Amino acid sequence: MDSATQILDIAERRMRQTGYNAVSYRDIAAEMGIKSASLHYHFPKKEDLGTALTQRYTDNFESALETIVKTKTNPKDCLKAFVDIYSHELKQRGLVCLCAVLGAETDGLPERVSTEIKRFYDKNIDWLTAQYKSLGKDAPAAHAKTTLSLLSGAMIVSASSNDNSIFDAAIESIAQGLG
Amino acid sequence: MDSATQILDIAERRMRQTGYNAVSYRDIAAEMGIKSASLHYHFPKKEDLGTALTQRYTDNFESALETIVKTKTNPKDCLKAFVDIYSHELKQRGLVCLCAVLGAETDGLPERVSTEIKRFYDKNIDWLTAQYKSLGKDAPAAHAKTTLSLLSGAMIVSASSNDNSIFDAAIESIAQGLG
DNA sequence: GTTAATCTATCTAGTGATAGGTAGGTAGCA
DNA sequence: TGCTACCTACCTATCACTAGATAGATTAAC
Repeated sequence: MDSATQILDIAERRMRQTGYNAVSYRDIAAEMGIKSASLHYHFPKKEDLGTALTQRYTDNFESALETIVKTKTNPKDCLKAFVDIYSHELKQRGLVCLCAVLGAETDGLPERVSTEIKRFYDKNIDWLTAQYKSLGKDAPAAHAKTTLSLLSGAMIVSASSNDNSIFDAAIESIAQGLG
Repeated sequence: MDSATQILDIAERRMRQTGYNAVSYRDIAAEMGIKSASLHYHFPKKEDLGTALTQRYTDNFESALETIVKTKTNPKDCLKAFVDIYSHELKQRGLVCLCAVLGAETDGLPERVSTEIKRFYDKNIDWLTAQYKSLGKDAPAAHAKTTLSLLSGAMIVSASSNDNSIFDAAIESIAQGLG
């Protein structure tokens, strides 16, 4: 596999577990079996790595949302598929959303990174708002913001409590809102 | 003011902005106008500081919850007062819940600290469950978990997007659930 | 087709800054 | 006198980051 991709994969997994500042070039390099200096060839500064990472994450998420819209026939199924993405990440991979983790430490992040995180939130809220609008909900934007907040918070609380029943309660609540 | 208290106050504010790992003894000491070595007199290891901090935070929260129960006459007012605590912290002080921030980086934290964070969540959920039960809600525990997740997530998303409308949507959603 | 030049991805070896943490001393106070 | 709360001075480890070298692959020139 491409080294840059491998670096991003490892950095992503680690940052989603421990946050931005706890991840070092040395740790990533050690896991890859190369020297930390070599990482700087691919990502000169840590800020470059962080930016590339959040950019890739948001881009991947965006295309996943496009796929949902293409393959599902109604907004309810779209929203379910949206929730399933977060659900799969937490339950199958044991990982919290990258932007939820980094969002918690925003003030300690390079500006380019925090800007990307905002972009991620915006994309999510826009997409969700469109779905809730199609569903005929009053205040679709408020519903969108609530759904995003709930999922983000549930992942964090659930993961740090090591208790999936918290996340399950959240997705059940979202499902009921669609009822 | 007592030095230990002052250290905790500064550490708390900073950690709630940037997370655990971005806060250093040097920064705290500089803000206090003393030397970083002096901090080790009060909190020998950073882990001790983190533990004391999360312990104090949870203890303070717990007594606030006790005060609510004593002063409010019905569960609905209790829940509103609960939400008001989070709301005040975010809107008046611009601060996210300490345990929401640290919860996001759990795997990179000393075990004693992450244990305290779980205790915070447990206390919150227990208290909320009791309120929802008094309200006569079905599945009060699920409601409690959802409320906590929603508030935690909304603070993070709202603060990192610098957009209070996200938090407002969350508290409106909770209020409607009480309707 | 061989040679020369260039590019890629890594290495070794090091920088200065900063991290958490320690040892031992001291001024002021009970 | 002993304790509290700080100090100076220092340590070791680690941080992000850089310079310069090199092996191997690719490309261009003849």
